Amino acid sequence: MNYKELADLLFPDAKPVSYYEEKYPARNLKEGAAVVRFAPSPTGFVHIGGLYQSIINRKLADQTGGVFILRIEDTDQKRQIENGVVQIVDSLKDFDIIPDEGMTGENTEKGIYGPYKQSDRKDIYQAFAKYLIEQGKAYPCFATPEELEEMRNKQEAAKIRPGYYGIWAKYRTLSVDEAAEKIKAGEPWVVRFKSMGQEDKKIKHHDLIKGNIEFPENDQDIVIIKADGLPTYHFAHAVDDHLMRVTHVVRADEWLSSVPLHLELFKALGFKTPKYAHTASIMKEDEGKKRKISKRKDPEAAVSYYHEEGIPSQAVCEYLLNIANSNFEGWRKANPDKDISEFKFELGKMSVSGAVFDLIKLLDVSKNVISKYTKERIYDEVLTWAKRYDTELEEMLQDKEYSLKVFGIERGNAKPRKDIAKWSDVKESIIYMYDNKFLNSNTEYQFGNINDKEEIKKILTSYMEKHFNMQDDKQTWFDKIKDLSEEFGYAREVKEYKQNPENYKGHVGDVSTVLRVALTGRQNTPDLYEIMQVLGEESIKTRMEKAKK
RNA sequence: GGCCCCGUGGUCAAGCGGUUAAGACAUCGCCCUUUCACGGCGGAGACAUGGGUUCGAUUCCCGUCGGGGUCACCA
Repeated sequence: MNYKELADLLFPDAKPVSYYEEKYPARNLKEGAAVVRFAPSPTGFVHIGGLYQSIINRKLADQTGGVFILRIEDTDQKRQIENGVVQIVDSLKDFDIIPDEGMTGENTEKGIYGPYKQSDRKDIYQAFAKYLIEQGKAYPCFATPEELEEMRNKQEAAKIRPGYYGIWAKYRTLSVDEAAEKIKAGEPWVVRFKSMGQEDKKIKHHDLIKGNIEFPENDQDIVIIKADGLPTYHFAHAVDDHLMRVTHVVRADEWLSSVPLHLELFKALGFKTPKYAHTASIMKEDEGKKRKISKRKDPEAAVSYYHEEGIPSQAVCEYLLNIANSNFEGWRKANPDKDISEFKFELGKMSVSGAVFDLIKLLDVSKNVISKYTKERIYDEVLTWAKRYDTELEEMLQDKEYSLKVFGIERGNAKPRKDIAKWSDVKESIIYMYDNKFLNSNTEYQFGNINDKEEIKKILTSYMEKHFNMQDDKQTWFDKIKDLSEEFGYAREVKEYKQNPENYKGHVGDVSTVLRVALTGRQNTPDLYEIMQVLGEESIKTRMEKAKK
């Protein structure tokens, strides 16, 4: 028996690889176009690192006129979850990332290089495994888990490098006839790659992010087809990225150490190797040490977290883009109104080591992003968020016309307010503007410097009877507050007061504070004049009465 | 432990043999201001460490220390 016959015995139905080579022809793209992919396993939510990869991939494809593929790596059936693919598609969509090709739903896809879900590509992998076996570059292995376990124990005890290689690769040297016998006898098998590498030889690799790296060659006879007939990651990576005509593999740097293996696999299969870009992981500070941000320990590792908190996806993307290319910040400052898509991203500018995720900084980015939104956009976004996460807020926003006025306070001008960093902050910052909330609450008035109850009552009464007029413009309005201040022995100007504090009980700021607290229950608010314009005469009068009680 | 990568203020980071070692966030102070949020100005704060190489090292080389990644029929 020869290799060819052995291969036929193992995979009798597999098509020749030429069939697939023809089915998935080279792409007709312009020179320099990057074909990239994001290839998560559907094990649950999208990780912040996955989003990071996706943003980079999306930009690379956009900038070069290339293609961004979403492929699902579901070859480990033990880790599947319900609707895993939909969750990934939807999460990316939340951040405005739409792949050009690949999965679009749990079982739907677009593109002609599919299937894009690995579990649907079993035949393809087997065809290529068969091809390797035929050439003697792969072989069936009959090692049981117990055997492997024993081997590992021996290696550990002897303090030598663990793994299935060299003299430890027991079934590598099995004759074709012996192997065929075992197969016919029904013994379970996997397919292993027959590595020709030597551990004491070096291999050079140029990574688009990490630069030049030297590794020992791979000499492990890794499993390429598992007992269940599905491929391992390594084999699927080689076959898929070749057949999908991927040009640039952008993936997390935890894969860096398997580059020698991948290179050898591509070579054995006769594939052209793609360019690799290994991105540094996003880290988390934990008790003074850095570690990879983790799904299990860190809620902020899931992109859904940002959605729940109400941090606009644009802010998350800008923050991540800044981690990717730190010159983004400067670009944003110089081009405050441009779309992210105009920023020129460069792989070569990525940091080689992992950045600690900084939520405070993200919030700062977010604050700036939000400050540029129109009141209409803020209203829409807050409402959408509230519908999902805060019914009380949703209810408050029912009066759209009024809410727009609230969001319009100090907004839409040259120096918009920057006091909202996330939608979950909104309720607290505007709740007092709503009569049904404010008037029905037990407001604890803290009037600040002026705290004599009688004095406060007199000030409020005088203001409402003698000065208040809804029609006043801002200047007139404020002049009247100055008049009011003078009337009660407070300085018209803060400066006057500071020069001669003994002449006054306080200054116009103290009086303003009394009005502010009476109307809003707070000492700190946006511009009082604008607030009063929004509240309207009716509400102002009611609030004043409430405050006097 | 083997292999690989990395080490500039609290965090993200410019820097590519000669710099007063940028900038952003955070922090502190002052100014602006009727409060707040902004905005402006300023302060404090860094080249892990020891050896080389060099007229000169944050920058190049080696060691040490520290951090990270990886060593599955998981991806």
